[in-house]
Amino acid sequence: MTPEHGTRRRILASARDLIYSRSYTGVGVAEICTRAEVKKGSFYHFFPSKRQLSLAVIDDLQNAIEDRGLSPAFAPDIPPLQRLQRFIEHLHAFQCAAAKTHGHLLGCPFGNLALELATSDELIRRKLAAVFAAIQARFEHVLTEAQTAGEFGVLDVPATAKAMLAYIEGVLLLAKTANDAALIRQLGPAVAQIRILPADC
Amino acid sequence: MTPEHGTRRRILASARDLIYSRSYTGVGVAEICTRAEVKKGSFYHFFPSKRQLSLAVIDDLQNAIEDRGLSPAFAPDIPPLQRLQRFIEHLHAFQCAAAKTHGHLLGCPFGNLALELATSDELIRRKLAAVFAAIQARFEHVLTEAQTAGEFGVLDVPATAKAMLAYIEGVLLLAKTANDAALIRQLGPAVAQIRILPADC
DNA sequence: ATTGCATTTTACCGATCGGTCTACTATTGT
DNA sequence: ACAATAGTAGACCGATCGGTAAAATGCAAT
Repeated sequence: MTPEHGTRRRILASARDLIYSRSYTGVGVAEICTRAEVKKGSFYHFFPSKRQLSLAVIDDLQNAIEDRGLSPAFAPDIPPLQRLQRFIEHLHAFQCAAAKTHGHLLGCPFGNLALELATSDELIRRKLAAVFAAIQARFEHVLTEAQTAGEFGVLDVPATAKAMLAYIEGVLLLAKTANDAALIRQLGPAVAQIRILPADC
Repeated sequence: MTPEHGTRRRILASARDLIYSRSYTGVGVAEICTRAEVKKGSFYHFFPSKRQLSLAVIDDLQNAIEDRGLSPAFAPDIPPLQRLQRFIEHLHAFQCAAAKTHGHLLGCPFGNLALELATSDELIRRKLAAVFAAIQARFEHVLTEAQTAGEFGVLDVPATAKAMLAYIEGVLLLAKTANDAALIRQLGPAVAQIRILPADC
């Protein structure tokens, strides 16, 4: 088929790691190529621009996190509310691992890119908003399941899911700023207490 | 004394606005000078480097927000828990105003810088951590006051304050990503429900 | 063998990056 | 009046930025 010797994949992986561990503007195409062991000409054979690459990186990250992060954590083998706690535990473990290899806590890759680029690049902003919407949907699913199990009364499920996501993003932000993963364990579990009632109260 | 015609102030204000509305790496010294109506030579007369400028910008922002944001919102003219709601309202109003003038929601300037630079610049990271600690102290004050008024039982006050700050940072992150200030009004008020109990339960 | 295409290599582009240097102009204290 | 000093102006630096052009190479089908 396509004889491509994994070059595209290597570029993508290199960009993913570098941008995640630093920032979008803080990483240059040259450095991405060096780490991927690829010449700049090859880079621009597979990606028309650094910006397009970043869009591909976001897709790649979303798939990876969806498959290796969200799906295992939210698997229906335990009651819905316990899945939230498992998610926090996974988050903590992942951030610890990243901190050990990179020397710094890296936080949420989408949150990082969002705060850096949301005002500069409308397309990236929208793409990141879509990623957040997808994660929010996971929380919504857990909430509705818990609700049908009689877990709590009236609830604005989408709003509560959004609030939970916000809380977790905020915890990751503070943890990254403090470079301290313990914050995730300390603050994370409280996510399950968050509730937003319907507006017509 | 110093004849300085407000040059330093103009540089600081220009940098504050530009960096806040875009990012640190996304703004160049040349652009900062242009907006401040200052030549590059003058810039480097007042600031030894772009990095040092950014530290001064953080100080400047902290003072401004402390005086014109936090102090009014947390003033003791109303019961402690109502101050939280007033703070959310102020936040919403401020973000709306910034969104109207800049075309985009800008979020929290400290959160923006933190996620962009925390892994690249240890000094800036620590400074931002200190800013967050100062804001956390405001929440702690409100919480202890509410507690002495018999508002709630046992509570890990510092942890709860940190969790509240995390939640607000997360809400601002999502609001910026969605470019929608309504999120602040929708999710913000739930900050008052957050509680973290002492570890020895 | 030869064509055709995908991939790779290398050299290069103009623009911008943060930062420096020197000369000039005010202003202030004596 | 004069020297010292603070501030301004603007040319200039090497490095790096994202991106381009054109050869050279590998590989597959005819």
